[in-house]
Formats: sequence, structure tokens, C-alpha cells
Amino acid sequence: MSTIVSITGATPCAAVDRDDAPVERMVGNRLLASLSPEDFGLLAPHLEPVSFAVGDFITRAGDPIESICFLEQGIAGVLDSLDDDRRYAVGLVGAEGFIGWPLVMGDDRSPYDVTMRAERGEALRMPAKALLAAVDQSPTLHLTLLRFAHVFMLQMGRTVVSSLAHSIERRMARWILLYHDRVQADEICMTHEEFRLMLGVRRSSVTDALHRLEEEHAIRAVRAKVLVHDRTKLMALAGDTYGQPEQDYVRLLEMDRNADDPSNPAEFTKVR
Amino acid sequence: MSTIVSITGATPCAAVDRDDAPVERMVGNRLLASLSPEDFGLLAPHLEPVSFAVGDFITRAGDPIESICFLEQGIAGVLDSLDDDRRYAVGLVGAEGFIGWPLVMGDDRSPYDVTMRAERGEALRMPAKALLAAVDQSPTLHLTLLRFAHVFMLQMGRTVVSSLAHSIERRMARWILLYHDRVQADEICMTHEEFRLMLGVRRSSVTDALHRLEEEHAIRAVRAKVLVHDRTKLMALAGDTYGQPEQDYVRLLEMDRNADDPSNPAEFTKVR
DNA sequence: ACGTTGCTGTACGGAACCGTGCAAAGTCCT
DNA sequence: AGGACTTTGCACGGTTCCGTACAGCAACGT
Repeated sequence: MSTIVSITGATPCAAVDRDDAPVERMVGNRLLASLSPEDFGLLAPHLEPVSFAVGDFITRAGDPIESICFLEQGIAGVLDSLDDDRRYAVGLVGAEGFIGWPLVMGDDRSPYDVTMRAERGEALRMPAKALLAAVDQSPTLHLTLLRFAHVFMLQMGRTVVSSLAHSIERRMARWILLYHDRVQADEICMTHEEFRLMLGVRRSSVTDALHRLEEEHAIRAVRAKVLVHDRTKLMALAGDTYGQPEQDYVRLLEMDRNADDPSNPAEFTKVR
Repeated sequence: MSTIVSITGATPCAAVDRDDAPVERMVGNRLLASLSPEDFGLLAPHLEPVSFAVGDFITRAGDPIESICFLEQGIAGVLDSLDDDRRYAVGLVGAEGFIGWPLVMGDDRSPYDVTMRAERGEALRMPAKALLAAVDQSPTLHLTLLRFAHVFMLQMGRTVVSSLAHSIERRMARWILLYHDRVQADEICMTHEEFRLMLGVRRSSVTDALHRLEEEHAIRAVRAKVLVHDRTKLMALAGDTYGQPEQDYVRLLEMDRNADDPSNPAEFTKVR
């Protein structure tokens, strides 16, 4: 089907060789990988590899969006901040999406802080203007990007419900799953203090909740890390606020891709 | 500027006379009213007035979206439901938007239950297919609809933060303001039981919170109703989770409209 | 007038979670 | 090895909010 885009979730390569004729390209970002050769061709000339360290800001709330980022490796936290210094996570984005979706929805400013939350953050960045020109040219490209924005919106909706209805332990299980979906390893690098932000609770509540998840043998908590041990158990503990958006992602963005490629077991299809 | 669309928030008229030449039209929906004559012309032939009673479902979670609704009068609650019977509000939509935005974001199913929450619900409905054809033809129309979806997303983001960081009293003040923005009167028809759903708390917590708001003379609570008394005080009580999305709505959707029309004081410009 | 139904006020003990403070343990630097 | 720093474990009382239950009150039909 797509000969110039090969999906290699395991060993993505951030570098895009621009001067070449369209040969085999390695793209870790699943949104880019799902594009047709034509749509990918519209973006490719403008994509430029960048790296981020933990805590680096990818965008800042209120700033004009000057570029967008397709993550190749790593995971970004999307944070809304109150007038005081407190910030709360409204979602997570990894290689399944991109940063800067307000642009394709008619806004030119970023409503949220977006920060890198993994050790090695690799991304393909392109200027906002080039993106706008590209989506102007290709409705199918626009649609693909919109579909990601929509799924992210669904994730936010479940975050609302989760925070209204569920205990800290349950919500924690959900965030661990969201995180786990977006990293290659079973190792989640995050301190209790960082979890605190996502859940909007105090630090020691995180400690307690992690202990309870550990008692259930769902995870193993070590210093500054959580090791995912039993995904199935985590999903049972997370309950009904995990799963739906992930299924929708697969439904919307991978419906017309050849599903018989055994080299990419499509992370999100783990669900259910 | 736009002669065939007059903005008459006070006395909107649901009926659209299709057989006419483009004469003066009365449209209560602010999204429709903000469209250029050309874009409005693309939709007008398909718009059909419909009425809803309190509790009527406009869409149901999981169902395919067969039509979209531009509310003219009334207010709709957007509810996400858990596997059990409990449902929680993730947002409110009134005459400032439309129901069925997943359609313009590449989805064909409704993720949420949307139900009428006001006595008289009037809307202009059009078939999904006609809408898709129209946005295909007009990128500016598509953009306007996307901008509403984006602002709704911002509202959801603040709902997350609000439910993580704020007390019931504060969150209640926020919902009352959101509701008040979208109805013409200072009278909000809602029982404590209905508030309960939006906040995800038990019914008697609603009673208590309303009493506290009443003590502050921000509102007056009577049977099955809340009378908004002091909007400024409500905004102070709601804190920093109210205001930003409303400002963004004005910024994004009314930036290029003539702001000097004194007949329509643009509800959302009350903010700040 | 009367019962029925739906909405609101209030009370009770209990659970979840908070803010705080502090000690133990791990990590890193020199 | 020793000191500085970060991360984690834990305990305290206090607050918010929960589930539940019940009684008063308004609206409505007959």
C-alpha cells in the first residue's frame, strides 16, 4: 500500500532525508505514517528533527503557535494552568498524534502548556505556515489531523468523568495506561511529584495509591519509576474511563490501512 | 456587512423561508448569524426548524450522526456516560454553537448523549450529508464550525481543571455562569437533581452549595429554579475556570464582524 | 379537600482526601 | 567516604464530601 512510508514503531528514525528521491522512509509518528504518500509529500520537505529533554516546553499557554511537532519518541503532557502557579494535566500526547492541533481548528494560539515528560524526546517539527498551506491543499490531510484532535477531545472528556467519578487509585491506573500506550517500554519514568500534577492531588496520595496498585501486583514502583507488570489488571482497576478513546483512535485513523502488517501490532489494539 | 442575516438574539425566529429570494432573515443561532451570506446560503436550503422538550435527546452516545442542530433557543447538556447508569456533564451548548461537531472532525458517530435542558428548545436541523457537502465546498464554513468545536474543547479543558482544583461551591458558580451565558433570561430552570449530574456530586451537596451562593447574594434559589442576581459576584466565586473560553469564543468567531451593532450586545462580551 | 408526587432542607456517621511536617532511603557529586 | 539533594514513606488532625435517611413543603390531579 504505502511504499515510501514504512511503519516501524520499534525503531523509528527521526531523520528525514530531504534531498533524496522518495525512497523508503522511517517514521515513528503514527499519524505521519498513516498518511497517503501524496499527503506525506506535502509535509516532508518542511519536517525537521528536534530533540527535547524532560521538562522542556514544546508550547506555552497563550503563545502564538509558530510550529507544530509530530512526536517520534517520548510523551508530552498537556497542562492547563490556573491563575496561580498550579497546573493540571488535561491529556497526554505521544507518537500517535501531534502538538499544535489548535492550528487546524482555526486558532493561532496554544491554550495549553505542553511539556516533554520522557527522557528522550524526539520529534519532527514544521512551521505553522507550511502546515496551514498543506492542509489548504489537501482535505484528506486536514481530516487526518482533525481526527487526532477529535480523539484527543474524547480523551479529555473521559478525564472529566474520571475525575468526577473515580477514586485516586482508579484514576492513577488510567493515567499509567495512557502513558504506557505511548511509550515503547514497560518502564514509566515519573516521580510521585509528577503524578501529583496529572491527578491534581497531593504527593502522598500518589504514594498511597501506587502502593495499592502494587499490592494488586498490577505494577511495581521503584524510585522515580513505575514498572507496568500486569496490563490487564490495570485495565480492570482503571474501569470504564479507559478504552473508548483508544478504540476510537484505531477506528478513525487506521480503518483504511492494511491491518495485516505483522511488524506493527498497533499499540492501541491491545485495548479490550 | 451582512444584510441577509440580522442578529436578533432577543427575538429569534426559527422559521426559515426557503422559497424566498435572499431577504432579511432572522436567525437566533450566533454561529449561523456569523456566517458570510455565501456560506449561510449553502446551509439555508437544508435547515428545518425543530422543537425539543426538556429531557429530549438530541443525539445519543454511540449513534451515527444523521443530522446536526443549530440551537436557536434553549440549552443542551453534553453528557458522557459510564458503563453503569451514571452520566456526567462535560459541557453545555446553546445558541452559540451547534450539536454534531464530530462530523466536521471526521467522525460519524456521536460520542456523547446530548439532551435539551431548557423548557423551550428550538433549533434548526439539517442532514449530516448536506452539511458534509457544504463544508466540502466552503473552507471558510468548515473553519467557522471547527472554531466552535475548538472553543467547546477549551470549555472541556476548564471543566477538568475545575473539577480537580475547586470546591463544589466554586464549580457550581461556574456552571451557573455557563448556563446563564446561553439563556436569554436571568432565570435558570434546573432542579438540584439536575445540577447533581453536571457536578458529579450528591444531591444534598447541591442544596448546600446553592445556600452558600445565596448567602453571598449571588443568586436566589427557588423551587426548580435559580435566579441569577449578581453576575459579578458569581464570577468572583467561580474564580479562574470561568472566562477564558468565553473570551476565546469572541476572539475566534466574532473578530471580523462589525462590533458596532448596538442591537446585539454579544452575550459573551460581558466577560471581564 | 385530599392524596400523590416531586423538590428541598437537614442530619448522621463514615470515607476519602487534604495540608503539613518529618524521617528514611536512594542518588549524585566531590 | 561524606555531604547535599531528591525521592519516598508515614503519621497527625482537619475538612470536604459521601451515602443514606427522613421530614417538610410545593405543585398537581381528582
